[in-house]
Amino acid sequence: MKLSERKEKILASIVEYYIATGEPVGSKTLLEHSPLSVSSATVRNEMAELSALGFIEQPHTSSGRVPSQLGYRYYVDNLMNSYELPVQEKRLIESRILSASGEPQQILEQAGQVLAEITNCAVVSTTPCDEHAVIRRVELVPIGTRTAMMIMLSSSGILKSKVCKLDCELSLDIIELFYNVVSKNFIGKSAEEVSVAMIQTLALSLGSKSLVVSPLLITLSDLAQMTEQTQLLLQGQSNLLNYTDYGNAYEIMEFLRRSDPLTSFFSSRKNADAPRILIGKENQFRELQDSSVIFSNYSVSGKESGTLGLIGPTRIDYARLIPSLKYLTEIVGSIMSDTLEE
Amino acid sequence: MKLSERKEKILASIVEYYIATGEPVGSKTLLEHSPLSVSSATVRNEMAELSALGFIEQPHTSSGRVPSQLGYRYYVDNLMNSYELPVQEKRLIESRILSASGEPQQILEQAGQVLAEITNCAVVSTTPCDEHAVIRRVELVPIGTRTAMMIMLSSSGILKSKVCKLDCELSLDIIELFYNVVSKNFIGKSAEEVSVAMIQTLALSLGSKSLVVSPLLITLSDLAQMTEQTQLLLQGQSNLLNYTDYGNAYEIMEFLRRSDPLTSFFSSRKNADAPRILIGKENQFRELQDSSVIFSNYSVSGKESGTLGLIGPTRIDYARLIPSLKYLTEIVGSIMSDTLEE
DNA sequence: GTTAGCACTCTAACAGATAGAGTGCTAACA
DNA sequence: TGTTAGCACTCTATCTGTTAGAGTGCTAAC
Repeated sequence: MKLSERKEKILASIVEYYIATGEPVGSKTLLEHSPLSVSSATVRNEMAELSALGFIEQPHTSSGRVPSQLGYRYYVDNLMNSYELPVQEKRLIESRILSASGEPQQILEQAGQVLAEITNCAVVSTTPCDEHAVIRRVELVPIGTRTAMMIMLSSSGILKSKVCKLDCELSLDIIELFYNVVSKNFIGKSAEEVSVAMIQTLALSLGSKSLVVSPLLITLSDLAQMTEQTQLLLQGQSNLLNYTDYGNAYEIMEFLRRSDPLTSFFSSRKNADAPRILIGKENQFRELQDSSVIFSNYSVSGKESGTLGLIGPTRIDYARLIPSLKYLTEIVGSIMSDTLEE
Repeated sequence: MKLSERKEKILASIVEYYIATGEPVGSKTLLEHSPLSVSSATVRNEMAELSALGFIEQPHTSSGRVPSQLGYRYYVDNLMNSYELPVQEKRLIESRILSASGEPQQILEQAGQVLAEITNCAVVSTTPCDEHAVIRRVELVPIGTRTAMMIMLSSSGILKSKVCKLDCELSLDIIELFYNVVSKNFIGKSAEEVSVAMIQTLALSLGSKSLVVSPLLITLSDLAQMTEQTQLLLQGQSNLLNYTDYGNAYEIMEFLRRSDPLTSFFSSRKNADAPRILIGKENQFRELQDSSVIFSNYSVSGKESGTLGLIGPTRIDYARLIPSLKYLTEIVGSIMSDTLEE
């Protein structure tokens, strides 16, 4: 549906005023803040029509208007003037992210912190998940006589480690045997290929040494699992407390903590180059019905890998946040790609 | 100061009732909940004296009494009956923590999550900091032709990694040279000994190869710094929102996020085997004046290494939380020690 | 030293009353 | 036909009493 130019102007004003102040807007207040060269009565008439069309709502009969979910949607799709980040700020952000250690997790952590600061929203992000990632290297570092730390590095740059306890002493030939088994059977394989069945048949084939090497192989398989699993990072939750009249902050924070639903939601929303915006009930989660979710995928070496997302009340500053999020996903992707480039 | 037996009984009842309900206690209500075989008038007289002594307070003239900071202190020091965790629950906790990867960070994360669940408080913890820790192993894993990931493992079990970018190709002899330099100059050294000056003189001594190896050495020094640095973990913040009438949750969460003050606070409070309790203004932080802080150190291989702490309103269930925290620090310490045992 | 009784105080909860912001409708106007 | 001024109306937030109830401190008797 296409609104008249004047209606669009009025709708945009209502949305922007309400985003800025959090107060419902009346016809008179609206005229004060965005001159329209018509009287308040005319504005009232237009507003009544916008109400009838479902773009704005009244919290109660004699109050000003507030954008409805539909109103925000129309605004975002048709009326919004994106506000680009100034170059100066972009530089600042870039340098902060580059100060991270270069590991994907750390890069995301830095990026998330920056995002939380500049957007005043809760930030969720997922670690890169590359279906084609393979095991690149496995290291076994003895710690005690019967304990060792195993470290796994995947081709997507993910580093995981786990301590492994053995039933007997870790001798040099065991270590050598292990490295042989690893380079023959695991290096270059994807995490999915490391199945329990595979570990078992492998253990059997080792005969008498099987007992000693088995714990190591199990740890290896655990690590493969961990490498493959997408992790959800959560930052800036306390920002949500800044908004009065914004649902039950506790409920939202608890929902975010139970990260599973969001992780699978993000994983299933690939193939979106531009930021995607879900306003209010447009998302499927009961706990987020009063929230807007903006998320965007970052790509590592040309492949979409993970997601950065913002969660806040429906009255967030879309015009500012969307470009910010877009910039952050671009920079995260490019820094991660840089690290991995051959 | 020693109170009469009856006063102690009354004070204990007030504290326990208020902790349980959050409501100020009057003389009559108190009698209903803990039979004392005296009349409410007598209780009132005793309460008046307790008020005069500063152990209890009245929010307003005609309301019930609430324990003062002094009252809580007396209760904790003299009246409290500790409630031990049932063995069953201890088992459950232990198994959950053992499911972690064995790395200190992960163990702490698991333990913190458990603590947050059973205490309904915010949980802070610091990663182990062992002044005598030395660099145990350094690994260099090539990722691209000009990038490599460096991994450092300390004798205290801390694992850190960082991506290193080089100006030229990473040849095999460079790698060999690097490993030689590392085993000769860094293995067995403490992080403090890895100074900028040391790196510089070392680089100079390498002559023409210096240019290539320098970036690696700088990364190495960065890693040493990271290994040495104590990190603060933060969990269960949203628990603080459960308490109505408990200061400004936002302010407290923001304070916790700016982790520096707490980190240095904990580091300076070593040498305390039992949990330490700071009630209300007993702690130095303006933001935590309405909170109680309970913290306890965990020991790895007999040496105090890090801290687990609880933060909640002054009316938390000391009798239950203190033993829980104590148990958690013991188990964290023993699991970490297990991992490192020679 | 303990207790019953009483006057007193303060709060939370409820009920009007009022000001103000905003609306929709109508009639007049360009 | 679109625009505007004017007006009656509505609803909320705020303030002001009022009241019930919980709790106190004090006094006098036991």
